[in-house]
Amino acid sequence: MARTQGSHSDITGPRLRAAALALFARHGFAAVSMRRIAAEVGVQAGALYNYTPDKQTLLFDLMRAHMEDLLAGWDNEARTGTALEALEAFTRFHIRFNTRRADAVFVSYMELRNLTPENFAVIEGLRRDYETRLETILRQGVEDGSMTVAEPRIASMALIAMLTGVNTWFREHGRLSLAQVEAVYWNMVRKSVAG
Amino acid sequence: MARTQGSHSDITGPRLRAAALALFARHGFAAVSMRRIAAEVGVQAGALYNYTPDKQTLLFDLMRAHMEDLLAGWDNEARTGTALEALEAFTRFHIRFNTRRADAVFVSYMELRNLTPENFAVIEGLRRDYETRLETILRQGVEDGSMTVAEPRIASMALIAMLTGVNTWFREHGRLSLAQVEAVYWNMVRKSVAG
DNA sequence: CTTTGATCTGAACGGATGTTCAGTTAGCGT
DNA sequence: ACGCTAACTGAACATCCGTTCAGATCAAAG
Repeated sequence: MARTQGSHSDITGPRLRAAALALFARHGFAAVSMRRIAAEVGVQAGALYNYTPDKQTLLFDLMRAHMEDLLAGWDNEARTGTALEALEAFTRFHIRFNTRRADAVFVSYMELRNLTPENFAVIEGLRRDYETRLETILRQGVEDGSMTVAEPRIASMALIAMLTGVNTWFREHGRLSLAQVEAVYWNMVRKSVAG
Repeated sequence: MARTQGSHSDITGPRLRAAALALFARHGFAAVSMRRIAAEVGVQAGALYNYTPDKQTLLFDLMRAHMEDLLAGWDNEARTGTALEALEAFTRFHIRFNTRRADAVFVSYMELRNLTPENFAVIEGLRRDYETRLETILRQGVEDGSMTVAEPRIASMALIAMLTGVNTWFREHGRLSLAQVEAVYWNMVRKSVAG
């Protein structure tokens, strides 16, 4: 039998988030019940409410944590060199970061419509922040003459959509290694903003 | 009061599909009940079962119809000229077709995980067919020397992801007309496969 | 005007939903 | 050794779910 009552557990919280993320990604937020998450954790449904006030907040916290990780991850990357070098770094970072957190990426995109308006606004804002990071690189490239981009904001969204698309087909130990995938996409990105 | 019983209605079927598509797109398949769809149509829930055997089939039929429309739409486009011209035609067709059916595009991508395995296989097959249309163009471009594409299949998925991304931000009567959006994306697509 | 049959209603089915809470338990600090 | 309390159970709450079906209704056919 799973975990008996009374036993302390500092790991139930992380296990809850991990189980919820995996189940939300696989079946969707609305299709996963608190009881099912609890079963995955090895606990009764009521116990989950020691770790989250409600299901909506559980989803929101997962999405916010992911978006903040994403922003912090990029901001912590070494930032040196030309705009073109920054674009390459962004491309490779995005692919590497997102393929390693496929569930969180999936949930953060698919479940936006299940957020309350206030929670949606927060996640939307974080997403815009991330897009702006790329947009800034493109504008610098245009300014120094190394790139030709008619609509930097739109190009940012277009490139991010292209790069995130890797998640729909990439499988570790597939035909192409992550490094090879990065190279293929960087080639396309580089050329798409060329003069 | 809405529609009374006994009244014939050859339009309930189309209205059901329209309401289901809009509600699935806005709230997600699992979050929308048959009763809610019925209310939108102006009918009791039980009446819907004159038009679909169950909720799953309703979703599947919507997705299959969309994918078949997409394939038929492209196959009916005039097919003449060079590989580069075909790529431009594909780019413009994809943007125009998808922005005009945002709900269907959204549902057909987001709700894949709510399909039974057999239904999923059908939709997945149609999606692969569409990707292959683009892949074929890229391979022809490589062959005749007008394009440089290291991985045509991956490039197809990358470009389709980029183009479909238009739907996340495009609004009719926004700053850019559809023709302008097509031009921006065609420029990026063209350069990304250049030599 | 009558009959027919497609169309829809309204109620019912068993079961699942998110959330609350009084009560039970087990490990920590003393 | 023992009490304290965080952690968990198990049951309960009202409500909703997809689906079925007997019966009511009404447009159209004869």
